[in-house]
Amino acid sequence: MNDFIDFILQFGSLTQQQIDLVSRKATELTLRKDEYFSEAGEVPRRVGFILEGVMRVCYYNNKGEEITRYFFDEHHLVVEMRSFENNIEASEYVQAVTDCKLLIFSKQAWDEISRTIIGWDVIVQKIFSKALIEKLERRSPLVEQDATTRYLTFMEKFPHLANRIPLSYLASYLGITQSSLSRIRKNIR
Amino acid sequence: MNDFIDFILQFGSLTQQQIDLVSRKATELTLRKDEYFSEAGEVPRRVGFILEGVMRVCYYNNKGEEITRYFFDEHHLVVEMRSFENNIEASEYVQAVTDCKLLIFSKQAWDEISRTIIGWDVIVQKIFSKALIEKLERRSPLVEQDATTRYLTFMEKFPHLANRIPLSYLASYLGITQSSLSRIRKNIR
DNA sequence: AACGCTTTTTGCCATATGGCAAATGATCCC
DNA sequence: GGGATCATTTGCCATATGGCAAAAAGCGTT
Repeated sequence: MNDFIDFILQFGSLTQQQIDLVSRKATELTLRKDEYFSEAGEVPRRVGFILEGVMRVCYYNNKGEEITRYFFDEHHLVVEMRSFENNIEASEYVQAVTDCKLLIFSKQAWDEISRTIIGWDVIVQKIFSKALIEKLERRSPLVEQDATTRYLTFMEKFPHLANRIPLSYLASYLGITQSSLSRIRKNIR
Repeated sequence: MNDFIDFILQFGSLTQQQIDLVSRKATELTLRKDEYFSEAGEVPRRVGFILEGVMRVCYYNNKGEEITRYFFDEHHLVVEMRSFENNIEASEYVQAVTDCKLLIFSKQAWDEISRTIIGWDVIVQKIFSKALIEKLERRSPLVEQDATTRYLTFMEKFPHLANRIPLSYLASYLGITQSSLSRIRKNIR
């Protein structure tokens, strides 16, 4: 829980009373590897904060291939905010890549926090703006570089993620096939 | 000017007095094709709103190739907001693709509006969140599809842009070479 | 119409990546 | 330990895209 509070306090300040409220509204959730946190086609019902583990956000493209859009690890929020806020169906699903421990807020709890704590929405807004910028910065190199560079860039930026992610997921994230990625790794050695 | 006010009012409401203030702070700027609106390595000094024309946001990758990240046309804001707000150097530059007419706000004017109009920051925040989401949605397909599909998707989504953009810019946006794009177009015919 | 300039297309060949299936390696469970 | 299962690597060949330079097309100016 403290991890989450620390995370929030980076973006704005809260009184002790407000911190207590937020704490009371959170529950813990454990997910086993491969379990889903949210499904495509459903309206997201909760916000998650990763305490332990790695998750990924994916979807199926029009060829029926599963594409990994993002990986998230400890101390990141996982939710498709636009769907969550507007009560619309998500186009992506979120899955545990490793066993995970999450802090979660139901939509109801989240809304109550939002109504009770003046300034909460501004904090959340800041968090999501930052997250959006990071997503863009992660994905932009994927268009602009060749596959080997993409792989190296990923390894450089997220070395701690690499050994927790199956090769097939990483390949789909990098926009190449698993066998190509395997060959790229071979060439680098 | 009315175009800009209409644009703003989509994201929040303003009193007539506030509208007048915003109007007074704006000036017009004409750019000829190929002229720069802002340069990489400089701190952005102004916010632009495109009244007429097409602009592009670019940078040079580590191979020295010029990469087009985005195109913007009428009724879009052009500024690297994070650099603008934090007074840091931009990594991208903004160039007129066609002759352009812009509405611009100096940093000074923008700050004054921000101080004077309660709620302005929230409106701006909304505009930029939306813009970020759109940027992501534009760039994601560029990783996940083959070059022909990327081209077709672009043509479908931005048919009005296509005929105002030189092929070389579009190719760099799509992440392929100009000759490849030319061949793709040939195959489609 | 003729010229110079820029943009786009094309040819030729090199390289990168994909598709598929089999082989190998890793892991888990009994 | 042995076998089932899943993850990764590899071989073989097909296809897509790149690199480079020349040709062709488009465009404005005179």
